[in-house]
Amino acid sequence: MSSCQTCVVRNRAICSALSDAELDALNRMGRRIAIGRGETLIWEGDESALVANVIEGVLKLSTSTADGREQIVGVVYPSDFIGRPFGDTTQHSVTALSDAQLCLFTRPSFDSFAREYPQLQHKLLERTLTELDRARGWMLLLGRKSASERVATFLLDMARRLAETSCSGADLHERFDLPLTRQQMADLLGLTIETVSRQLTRLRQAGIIDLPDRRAVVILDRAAMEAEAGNG
Amino acid sequence: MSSCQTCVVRNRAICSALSDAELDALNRMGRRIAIGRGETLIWEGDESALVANVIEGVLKLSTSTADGREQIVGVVYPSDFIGRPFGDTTQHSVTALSDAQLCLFTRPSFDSFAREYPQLQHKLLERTLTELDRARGWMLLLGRKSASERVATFLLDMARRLAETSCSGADLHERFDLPLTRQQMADLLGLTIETVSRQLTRLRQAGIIDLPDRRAVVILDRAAMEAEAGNG
DNA sequence: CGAAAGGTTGAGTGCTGTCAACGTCCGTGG
DNA sequence: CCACGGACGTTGACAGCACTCAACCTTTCG
Repeated sequence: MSSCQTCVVRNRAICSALSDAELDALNRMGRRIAIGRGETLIWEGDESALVANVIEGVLKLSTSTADGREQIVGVVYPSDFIGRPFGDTTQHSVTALSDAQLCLFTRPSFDSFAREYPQLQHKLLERTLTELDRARGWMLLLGRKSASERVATFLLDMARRLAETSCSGADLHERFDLPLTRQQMADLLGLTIETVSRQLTRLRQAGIIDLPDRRAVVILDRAAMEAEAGNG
Repeated sequence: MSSCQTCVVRNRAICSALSDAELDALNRMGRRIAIGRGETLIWEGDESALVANVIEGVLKLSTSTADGREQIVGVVYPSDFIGRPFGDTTQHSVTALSDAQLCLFTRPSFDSFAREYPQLQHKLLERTLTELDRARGWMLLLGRKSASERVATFLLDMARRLAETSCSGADLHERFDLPLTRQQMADLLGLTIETVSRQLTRLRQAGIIDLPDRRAVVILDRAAMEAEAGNG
């Protein structure tokens, strides 16, 4: 069994609220699993049975209309928490965008453990409040921004979040690899794949970004990107 | 000083986690205030200084782009909690849509009180998780639904939430008064005022709803509304 | 090599936004 | 009481941005 002591997200995930001894107790309830790119761990509308910490990889949270239109409602990175504690249904699916490692718990056991450790609930509350702020910020993008603003905002957001997750500190990461396909970007931005592609091409032709390959992005002119994003 | 014992939201707000004695302690830190329709209590981007429970009235949470496009990111009702505890800035404005009564706390005092009462934090966590689910559900509407689906979804959602808030129990409330103007509906749905107006007119002409006056809505054909909303 | 998945580009359409005029409601003050 | 003004709402004409449909290109992998 892997030890929480050596876990790479030990000090960033909600586990950071716990002492080593408390963590041992939590560890006994959970297990570490690997899931492959494209695998879905939790399905929209299902009874909430699982929660987890992300150790490695990137996952999407998504919902769909009855006729199959999809919206990605969140993207989670290492140290993020997934699943719906303290509730009986999960409102969105959770699917791996890359191969991923999770620290998995059954919801009932997590719920009862959390009730006994207020510091753990406090960490979870802080995280949930931050996620709520993020979701509401995204509502502004979906409701009010143009396609070009959406794509630019997305690229800046992705650059920032990948920089936070990686260990290279304050590096602004002007180059990074997208963890999403064009279709997934479209599903996140409330656009079609063609519109995303056209906006990326436009930014490239304007000399604002470079696209060395289908996954890589280089931000050449950050000021112009900020302007495209409509901040300022 | 008004007593929490007789507060109309005593058993529905996060206060329900507290005993009468604990509530007295909380009560000593807070104060009850009235704010008028249109008044803004908290401004987007400001330092988070206040939190509150809604006792009476309806308020909106909103954000704007630099050039003034607005998106309403939440609508809160009696017993809901507003403000951003455990964080230094508020990401959205809070404005009264009707005259309202609030139970107000300064954030530092609320934060430190909450840290001492895990049951209170637990209630707040449950509420925040529910709000996050709701916000993510709204992202599907903003990103993927047509104008007619948005308006129909909104009307059904409003009917349901007003029924929950009012005391008439399981009554489906086929008639209700909108707490929002057409402009506010547009800002919530990511549409323009003209599109909202046209969709309402269309629903009325189709015999699905009636609009007795500018604030009232009567749902005449709930099945047709569900179909319009794209849930089926 | 061939097939499938992912991505780009082009042509045309349509939904929703923009601009504008007009209608309705309501409070205020003469 | 009535006239007036302003906020709110509706309707129409038109335009444009993003979607749809389609062809084609690139990369990957068996």
